[in-house]
Amino acid sequence: MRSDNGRVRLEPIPRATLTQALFEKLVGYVVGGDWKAGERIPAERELSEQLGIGRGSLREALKALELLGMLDSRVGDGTFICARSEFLSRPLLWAVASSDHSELPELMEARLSIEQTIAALAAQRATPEDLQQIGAAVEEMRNHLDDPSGACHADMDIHAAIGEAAHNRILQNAAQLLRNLVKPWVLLKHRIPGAASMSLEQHEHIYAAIRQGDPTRAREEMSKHLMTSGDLVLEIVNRQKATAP
Amino acid sequence: MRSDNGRVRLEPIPRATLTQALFEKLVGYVVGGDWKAGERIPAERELSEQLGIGRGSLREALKALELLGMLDSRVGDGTFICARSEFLSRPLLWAVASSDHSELPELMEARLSIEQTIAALAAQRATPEDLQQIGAAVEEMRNHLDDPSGACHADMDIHAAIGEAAHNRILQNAAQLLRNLVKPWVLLKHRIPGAASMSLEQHEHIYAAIRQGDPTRAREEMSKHLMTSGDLVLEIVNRQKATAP
DNA sequence: ACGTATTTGTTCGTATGTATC
DNA sequence: GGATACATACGAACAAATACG
Repeated sequence: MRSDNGRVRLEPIPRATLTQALFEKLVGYVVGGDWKAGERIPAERELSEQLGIGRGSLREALKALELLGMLDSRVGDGTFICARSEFLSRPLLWAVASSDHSELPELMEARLSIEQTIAALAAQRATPEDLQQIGAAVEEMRNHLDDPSGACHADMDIHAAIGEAAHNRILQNAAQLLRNLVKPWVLLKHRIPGAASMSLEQHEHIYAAIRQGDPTRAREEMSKHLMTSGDLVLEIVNRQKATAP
Repeated sequence: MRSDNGRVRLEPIPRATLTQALFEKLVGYVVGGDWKAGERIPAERELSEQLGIGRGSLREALKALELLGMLDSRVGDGTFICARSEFLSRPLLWAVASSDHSELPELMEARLSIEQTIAALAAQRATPEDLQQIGAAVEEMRNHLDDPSGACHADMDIHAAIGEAAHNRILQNAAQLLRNLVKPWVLLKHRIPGAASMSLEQHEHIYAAIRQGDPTRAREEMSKHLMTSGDLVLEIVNRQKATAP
């Protein structure tokens, strides 16, 4: 493909192994849209016969797809395509999961950085449809102020809607990943009396700034929101650490 | 998927499949440091015997690790651990590679956002050792101004060193991933006469701001650098598109 | 409620090509 | 060149879980 000059010892890419090629082909099916989310793919034996390869080789590629979160295999049922939003949560998770949970501050710091940019971009690029989505999510949260789980879910939906309005897939994917990682702590936060209503108010401020097309204020409001939210979470964690060391 | 009041089909997490557990165990070995980069791991048959499982299951997990870029298997030789920096580049690559190159602006926009934060954090947290690393990378680039490939490599090293100085693994991982993705275009950029020296000058400004512990200026200098750099790249791409449609 | 067919999960045996010494 | 070690690949077989009539 890109036959570089001279020595390329680090990239002996001509990996002409069957599984490798097969894997890329299957990834192409999934991300390309030939196989749509929720669909069932042919059985292993059938697929291996169609492709003219052994079942073992097919399983190796299939298993990799499954571990990446693109597929879901169920015994006696079949193998199904997963939703695209889930693709990217796992890989980074492994890198993070290996180390201590002392990385929570880093996690929140990273999220703050990306969500700030997203908020500013959303204020510049949000379409009427985007705004409606965000507004609907905010309303949804207002209806679940007394339900921690529902409030947390709506909270995530608001941020996801803002992320869509930013119209940058990379940032949205990265943000979605970080949101998934901090979700357990956000849920804890919403269990605190009054936390949900305060959070809702902040979300409304962010929403207002985006609606008015003010990127600077959107960034500031998002920053305020995530910093107070982060402080609350850290407080909870420290309290838990003190209670049960 | 909106309302999961009834049965939760999406999260039957008790995935107690052998390959799944094995995979996580192996990932733990790699990221945990039990298996160090460059090391050779036991042969398939030997490992399967040690672990008390069949070779097929082991191969499925091993192959997934390899496709993720954590391992490298060579016939007749053995299986080896890969360098840590490559771990996270592939997964997102597939998601991006599938679509058109129209996502390049998004890619650069995302990188700009994260590198800005990294530069500011580095100005606040860089240790003397960090500063020395960055300085060494800058010197390295000065010695390769006439060598596009070498200049590109040094360019990446500078940003990597700054990323280390930021002391946030999440952001550094994300940034490293994006750097890998834009690397081909950065190489093209360094082929332009005079581009490397201009780039070097900007890097020196960033380095100076970090050394003086000025996060605001570090952020600004990084922003300037990546925006001029991005404009150059887009110019190249457009020219290529015009030449060979 | 029960039984059967389907499908994935797992293991083993074997053959082949390749790299290293 | 020969011997050894290794990954690659295929096929067959059985177990276990699920779906469906």
